[in-house]
Amino acid sequence: MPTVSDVAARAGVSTATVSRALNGKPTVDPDLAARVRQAADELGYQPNGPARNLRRQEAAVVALIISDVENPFFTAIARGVEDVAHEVGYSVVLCNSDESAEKERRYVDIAIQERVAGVILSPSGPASTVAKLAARGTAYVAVDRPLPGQDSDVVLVDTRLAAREATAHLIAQGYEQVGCITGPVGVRTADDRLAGYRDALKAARRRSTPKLVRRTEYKSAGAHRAALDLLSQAETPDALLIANSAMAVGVLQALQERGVRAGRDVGLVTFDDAPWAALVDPPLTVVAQPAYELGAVAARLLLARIADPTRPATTTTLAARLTERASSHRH
Amino acid sequence: MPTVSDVAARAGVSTATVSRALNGKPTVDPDLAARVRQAADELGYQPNGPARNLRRQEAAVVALIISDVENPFFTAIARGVEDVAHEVGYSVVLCNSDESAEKERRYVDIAIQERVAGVILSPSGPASTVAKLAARGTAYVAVDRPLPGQDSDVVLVDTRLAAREATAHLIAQGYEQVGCITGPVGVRTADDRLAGYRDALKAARRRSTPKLVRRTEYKSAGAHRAALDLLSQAETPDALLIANSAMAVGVLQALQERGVRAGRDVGLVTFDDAPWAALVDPPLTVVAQPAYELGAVAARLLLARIADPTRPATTTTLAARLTERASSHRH
DNA sequence: ACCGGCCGAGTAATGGATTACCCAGAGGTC
DNA sequence: GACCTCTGGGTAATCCATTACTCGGCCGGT
Repeated sequence: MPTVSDVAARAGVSTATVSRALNGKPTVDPDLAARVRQAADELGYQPNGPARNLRRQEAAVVALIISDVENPFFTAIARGVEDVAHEVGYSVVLCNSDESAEKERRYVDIAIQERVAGVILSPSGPASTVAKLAARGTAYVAVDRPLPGQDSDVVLVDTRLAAREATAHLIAQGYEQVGCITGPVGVRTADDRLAGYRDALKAARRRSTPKLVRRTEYKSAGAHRAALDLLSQAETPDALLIANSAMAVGVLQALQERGVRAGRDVGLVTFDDAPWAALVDPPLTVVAQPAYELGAVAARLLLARIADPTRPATTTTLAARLTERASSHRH
Repeated sequence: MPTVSDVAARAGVSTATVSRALNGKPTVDPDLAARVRQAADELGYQPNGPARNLRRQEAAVVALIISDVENPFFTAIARGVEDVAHEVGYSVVLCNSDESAEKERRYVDIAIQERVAGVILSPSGPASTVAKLAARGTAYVAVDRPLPGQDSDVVLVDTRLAAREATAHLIAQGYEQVGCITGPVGVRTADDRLAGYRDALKAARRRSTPKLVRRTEYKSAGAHRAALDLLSQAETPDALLIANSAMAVGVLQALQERGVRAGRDVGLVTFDDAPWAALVDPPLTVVAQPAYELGAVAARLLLARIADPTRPATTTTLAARLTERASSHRH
């Protein structure tokens, strides 16, 4: 594996000049720079990243820690982050915390150890995990979920309001017993969606009852169980607000198994405009979240903070949009 | 940011002992080791990754370069790779080449520069991209798509056979004009699926005609255009083999727009058992690929190659399974 | 009591790129 | 012609963890 010294020898200059030439420093004679580049090409020289990062005390890499790679919402965020980061020469490495506080902690440690320039994460664990980042002075931005008690940049969706509007829409359509299936206690988006649901009930002077609410992991299987459970009660819901698209899959399966017709017997609104949402029977009314935008904004904030660590922390809240389709229209 | 020296000073030992203690080397007195660990904790010491990697000449990281993060098939592969790699203490960083040879080359360069222990990739670009890896002696494994001319470990799905069986199934169901929408020329899985489709036509003594075949990017939009195009011909297909689930979305949209009833007017089989495939109307017959397994096997091969670089290259081919649902059953 | 061997721990070399610092020489000024 | 300035480029220090090499001291054997 060739090193700067090899390139220097071949080009007949010093290692300092090689480094300066390859990094585009202006204080190098163009002829020499050309000779250096040619020598580097001929040798197939690739700089040693660890050596460079050791010296520079920072890598041109941002880590993106998301809570579920299999959730299209998070992969869309990843696209947004990537596009912005690449524009300015940063690489993005994607880490999947899988909703586990333990894995999240592990990836944060790795990010610190590797001296990445910054971290964007959708927190799965306690705020204390990122306290380490703050302590080290590593720039970070929270996306989708806030970090209570941490004074950091945050990019959120106004999910409580969206949940409220979605629920109000169901009520306006004439559904009487609107239920809600949301994510685990303590996951902020799940709490907020539930709160928005309750807001809407209250505004419509309906009583909210735990009998119509289920909380479970943000996955298909959990929602499937929850839906079966709801359907086996005496008092079954005639409409459901579902907190993400993976859960919608589980709910639709459950309805199918029980012979309950979605949209007719049970109105549905689900978070996330999955590409297939308009294709199921009936087409799903969804709360479309600006996931790509979320990632892009988070990346821009991170870059700004890397450039100026003393910047005051900001909170950006993007709006979600209700897309009405047949699953929430009473026949 | 504390270093080994700081820890050494606090524990009253040498840096060598600190390093040995923290890396669990057996030649350290247990009392000393405990003192070192305590000192490290108290200081919040995190080893400097670049320094460690520089010295070790390798990072305990494997890079996974996939062609599309938004495709569930690839994220399932990622899960498989992660689970296996984490078991043995390796971290996985995910890179999204987005089907671009250019981005793929860039990520391969980064992987080399960062001296990762190995690379797993679903090649989007020419085989020459990975030649660099071979030249440097970095271990790598191709997944989903082979690298022509490269003598490397490969993990594939027998996609040609699967396409043949799927097409044969459509023919057996009585469809007369079976068409095929597949990925771009030169992408091996796309070529193979087309070849399998032709194999089946030939076996059934049918003529295959370009009029029933469309090739486009492996995405929803491309397939949407292709389907509209097929439907506007004089001779329209009465069944379609679709090469992945994103494309299926585009096709289903096109059918909806044209008022063509999926499953009734046009039989459908699509690759990839997306979670929603059973929920659309009619439920989709799919070719289920063992994506998670693909990733897990690739990771195991990579680890084996890291451990023994002289290992002969192997090719593993996994079988796909046809899951029949209503979209391919003639009424 | 003496010696070889072994164990645990310290000293210092090592990895490779960057960059602070320094110097030679070109060009300009009085 | 002496002196100063400026610029391009070289020398060597630096980043920090790991590990080859070395050494003191303890144990057992004779």
